[in-house]
Amino acid sequence: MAYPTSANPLIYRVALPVPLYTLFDYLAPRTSPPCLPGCRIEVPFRYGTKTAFLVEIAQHSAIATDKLKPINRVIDEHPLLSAADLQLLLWVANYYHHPLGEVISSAFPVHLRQGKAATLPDEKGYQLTELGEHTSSEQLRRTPKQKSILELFQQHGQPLSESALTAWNSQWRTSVKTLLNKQLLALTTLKGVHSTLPVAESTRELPGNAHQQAAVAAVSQQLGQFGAYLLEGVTGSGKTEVYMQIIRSALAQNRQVLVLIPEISLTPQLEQRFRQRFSANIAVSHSKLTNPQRQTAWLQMQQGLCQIMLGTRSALFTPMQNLGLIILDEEHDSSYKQQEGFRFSARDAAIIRGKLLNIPVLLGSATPSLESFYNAQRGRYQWLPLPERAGDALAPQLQIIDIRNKPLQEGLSEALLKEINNTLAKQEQVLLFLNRRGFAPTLICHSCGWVAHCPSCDANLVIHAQQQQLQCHHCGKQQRLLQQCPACQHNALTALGLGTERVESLLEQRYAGYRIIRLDRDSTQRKGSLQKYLAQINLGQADIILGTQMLAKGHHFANVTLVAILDVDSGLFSIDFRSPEKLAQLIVQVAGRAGRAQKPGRVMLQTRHPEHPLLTTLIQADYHHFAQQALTERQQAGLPPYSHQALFRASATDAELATEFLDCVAQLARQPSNPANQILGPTPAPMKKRAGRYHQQLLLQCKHRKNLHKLLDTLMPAIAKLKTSAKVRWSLDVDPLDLY
DNA sequence: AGCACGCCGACT
DNA sequence: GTCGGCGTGCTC
Repeated sequence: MAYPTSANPLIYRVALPVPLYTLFDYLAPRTSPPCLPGCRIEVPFRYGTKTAFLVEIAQHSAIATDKLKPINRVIDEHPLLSAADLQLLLWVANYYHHPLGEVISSAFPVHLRQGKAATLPDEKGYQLTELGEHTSSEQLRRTPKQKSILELFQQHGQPLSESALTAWNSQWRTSVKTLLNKQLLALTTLKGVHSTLPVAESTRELPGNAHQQAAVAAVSQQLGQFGAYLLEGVTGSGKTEVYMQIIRSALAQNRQVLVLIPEISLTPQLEQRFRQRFSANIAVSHSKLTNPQRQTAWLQMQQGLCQIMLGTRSALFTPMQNLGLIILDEEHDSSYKQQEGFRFSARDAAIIRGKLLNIPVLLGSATPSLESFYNAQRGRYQWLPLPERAGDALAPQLQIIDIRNKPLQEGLSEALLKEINNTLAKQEQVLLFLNRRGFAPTLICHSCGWVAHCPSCDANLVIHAQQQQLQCHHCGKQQRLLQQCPACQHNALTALGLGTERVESLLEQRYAGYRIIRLDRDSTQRKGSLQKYLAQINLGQADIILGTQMLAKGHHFANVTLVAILDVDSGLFSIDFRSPEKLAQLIVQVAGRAGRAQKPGRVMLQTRHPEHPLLTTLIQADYHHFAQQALTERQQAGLPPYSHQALFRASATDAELATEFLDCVAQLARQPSNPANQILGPTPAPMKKRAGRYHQQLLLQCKHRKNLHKLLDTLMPAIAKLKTSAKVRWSLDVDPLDLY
């Protein structure tokens, strides 16, 4: 068979896993037909070799031909990424201004990044050769563009014409700019789908209410097209049931389903429910899996051997044969945002994936983020409310305990202690929430005022009484708990403030004979201990449960009828503009842990600010009203979602260097004729010194997203050229969640 | 990011 | 004389 033999060989334009924004051109082998974008290729790079990702095929290169190196070898005969998979990665790389090679690389399991063969383990009975043969014919049928280029070569034995190549490439790689400007920022012009909802016949299995039926029907009937949906379901309203019925519809159409959840601790329960309900093959993907396990799940979805993937954030980029539906549960959860390196939002990228594939994306939460709430109001997302609890369950009652001038025993008021007594007397469980682990946050000398402070951070050391240690919660430093003040030598060291350990010790004295379980990072360090405690609680082998943040997520405790949040005030007055939103979500989520049909839960909030509008709105109305009110405040302040932000962070061991670098960035940012962008800073980070490094930040804010990205487009290459950029650690965070 | 090259201080 | 410090620059 004749393949191109002309003097001008084809160019492979590849992305390499290096922090560089350029693609690299290589000479394609003359002897074989070109492989396809999405294939892995091994290339010589500088003094070694690297696994590269083919992004584009070209006839000409801007680099002189004698400087181009030929590739070493093609790794994948058939691409592991489809055109749509690749487009998604191109989009996120561009939107988050992160180097494409690193983004693509991060989408692959570790062994595949390193160029190993894409094989499933033998014991599963999947052989490479079988798969190869299977996919080669399959793939040609599935993706017409792949077929057309192969045919071209086979039929003509000639190099492709310029126009044929251009047309072909554009199928695979819509110019990133075009994608951003036309297709995706056009999210702003997305038509909201406001339909009256006929009830689908597939809902007959529902014992559920009309809202559940409407939600199922709304999505199920639009399966073949893009739509973003916000399922706002109060706790216990049967969100999961809605998910499962929509999944069933997608499976019935032979489509794969991607279900994203915030945390792995939630997977066992959900996985079990899915396995009971569906005969489909289910792949699970999260960071606690071994590399081979994750690779297996990845390939099973990629090859269409599994129909459902249940995974965390990073599962979003798993390539799929035939994805037909994305569900993202607890969409408000901040763990959907990757907080280091490639800082993407799996929630926002999921919407893009749905748009690229023309499939529905369903976001669910009892406490939607203000961003999603706003998008629903604007009609960009279709709002699907589930206002009723399933069955005849009653909503938990919120109640404030005013603790001004009230005596407290290790943070517990008389009123609360009385409620605890009553609840225990009824043989029901109590859940206490305090978002501070350790015994006490401060060790102070009663004699001279000395405070135990971390030498590497702007933070006090936290007392951990059980381990007899002082710990820094920011850099991890640990030291033995002191008995004597190092400043004045007096034995007058005192624990100041409240942590879960301290409350636990009070409870142990006061409620001797009752079974108390403490759930925080310290008590659940050992593998499986969280699951063990959760099982004990549900078996009624605990009377009082005390814990931190980790109580707020997912677990439901049927026999808990009293929930108390010991200190809401710390969340009421924070410099972070998202703090009220986070506190409201926390209160509602914690409240949702309790109660069941016959035994509604009570939720008590200890505060010194009983008249705070956030609390009164939550108590007299609900989260929905709170969100409405909070959005109005955001609008008045010109804050997101009414403006868009990007945050540059920089740190260095020398405090001046970080500031100097950001000053240069600010100067670059001010020069272009774009007065719409606000440039705020550089300012010290809220915690200036962390782990021995000094942190500074520069905030860019703009009313229109387009202007912000236009600025970033010109800014990023310019920053790379700055001399100072090599001397600091710096990063860009597009749509930052906290300004830390 | 790596990795080599390059141009200045203390060592067998 | 040269071993090695890390500043600078490049990667198709």
